[in-house]
Amino acid sequence: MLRVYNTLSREKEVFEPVEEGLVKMYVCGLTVQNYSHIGHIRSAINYDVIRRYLEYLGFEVQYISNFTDINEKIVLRAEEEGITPEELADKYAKAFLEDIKELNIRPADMYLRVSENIDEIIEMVQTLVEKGYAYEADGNVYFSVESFEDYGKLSGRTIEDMQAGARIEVKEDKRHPMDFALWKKVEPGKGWESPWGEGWPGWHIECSAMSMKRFGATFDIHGGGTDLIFPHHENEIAQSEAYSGKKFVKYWLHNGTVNLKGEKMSKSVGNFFTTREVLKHFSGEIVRYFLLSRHYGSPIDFSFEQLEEAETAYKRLSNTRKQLAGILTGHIGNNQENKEANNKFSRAIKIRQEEFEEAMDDDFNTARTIGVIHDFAGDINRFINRTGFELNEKNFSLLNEAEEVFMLLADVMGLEFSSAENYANDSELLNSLVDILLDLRESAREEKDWEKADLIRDRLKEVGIVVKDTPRGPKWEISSKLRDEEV
RNA sequence: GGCGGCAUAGCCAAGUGGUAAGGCAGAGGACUGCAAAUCCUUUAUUCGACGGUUCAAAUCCGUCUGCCGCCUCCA
Repeated sequence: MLRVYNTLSREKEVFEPVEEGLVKMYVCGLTVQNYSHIGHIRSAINYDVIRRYLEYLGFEVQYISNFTDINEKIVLRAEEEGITPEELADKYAKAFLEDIKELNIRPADMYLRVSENIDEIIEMVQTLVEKGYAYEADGNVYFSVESFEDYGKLSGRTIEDMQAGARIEVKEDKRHPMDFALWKKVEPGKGWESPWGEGWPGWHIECSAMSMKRFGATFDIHGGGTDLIFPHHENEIAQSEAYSGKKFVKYWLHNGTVNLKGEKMSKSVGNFFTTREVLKHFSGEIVRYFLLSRHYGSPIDFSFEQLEEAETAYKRLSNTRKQLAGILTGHIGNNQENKEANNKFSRAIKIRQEEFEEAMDDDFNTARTIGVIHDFAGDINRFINRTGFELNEKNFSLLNEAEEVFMLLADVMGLEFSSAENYANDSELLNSLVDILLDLRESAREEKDWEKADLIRDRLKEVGIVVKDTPRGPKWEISSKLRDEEV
């Protein structure tokens, strides 16, 4: 039974979508003004895994996200780069889609753009004005927080609380300092026509208008970073529920921020690493593994040291996968049946899957899940060692089953455990060349010509190819150091 | 100032009433001509401090200390 932590209730609740079997989830995307950074990626990975697990459980999932392509920053940035705001937004939206591909994040079913939903937004603002929840003042339209009784229910604060320490400069034309803009007046020629003159949508209205347009007044999951709880999501609730008179979102999920030396990465502070920068040094799989090794709700401290550690841990799992793949393409022998070991292993396969589900059912606890996968890898490694690489039919079918389950779990995490192979198999030419050299080295070794054998190994190492002698012949791979220098 | 969160081994990190997952680093072993890599084994009488509730607490309550987030654009 899946339970999720709902920010709205501050409790773990049993997950039951509004419509049986169908989950509608909306995740706040980014303002396409620059390349994505690791904080955005954490969010994207998190909801990607949630989506995958919901599907694993048998739900149909409709996953929608957005690109905010209208705001001052985009205009400024476009001027800097000497292109139009549309071109800028396009450029970074495209870049984001490339980034998430590297990280094996499945794209949303739909990315909604503010610029393509202006009519819906205007309609919504208009209705809010008609219903008395919003008012116009000199070409701007504001939502009146005092008109919405539940204002503050998501972030757990009252209007009075917030006012006490408010740091915002109060705009003259607002009736209440906490009122927020639904529609902003802009200079002629820069905005859209509206009943209140030319302008732009306010920041919060887009998500409400676009999500309700696709999903209806109520949907199941709304996700985003904890830094969006207030004011963004609080305001979304206010305007959406005021508009429809219905509950807006059933489960509010929030992922923790990515920190750098203890402080939140953010565009404004400038203390962030772009996804591209990080991917120059580590594969998407490693980054993904690292980000999933903590519970999604907690903040996570980012550093390259931590990524290196993650890479080592990750390799253990990809080795198990590789070993499994290798042995399953081998011959079936007929070594002796060890019933006890077989039964134990058979049970382990089942138990690991159960543990995995238990961890995921507990608010998508991927940190625990990774522990389970490590335990599972240990089970598999031990079992393979016991067989001495000579499989009988029973071993074979058990390992086959193990591989299936292992990859099923890996798939929910979006991990493939195959990046090392990808690097090694990049070029067929490279493969054959290294094979020739290793053949030469093997004959040298047979003749106990260690000097020649070591020379070959050392020279290969110099160019970044690491040779490993295993009981089943020499293996090689491209070292991670070389990968770093290449890029 | 208001609201919220966190504090678990050298490091990272699960665990929210029943006696401390997992990873990294360290130690030992297997394999090897030697390596490297890999695999196996092992590593917290104890959970920021002090009180309290309980047969039983890292887990609940209170006080204190430290760190962080939000209250302004943010994933």
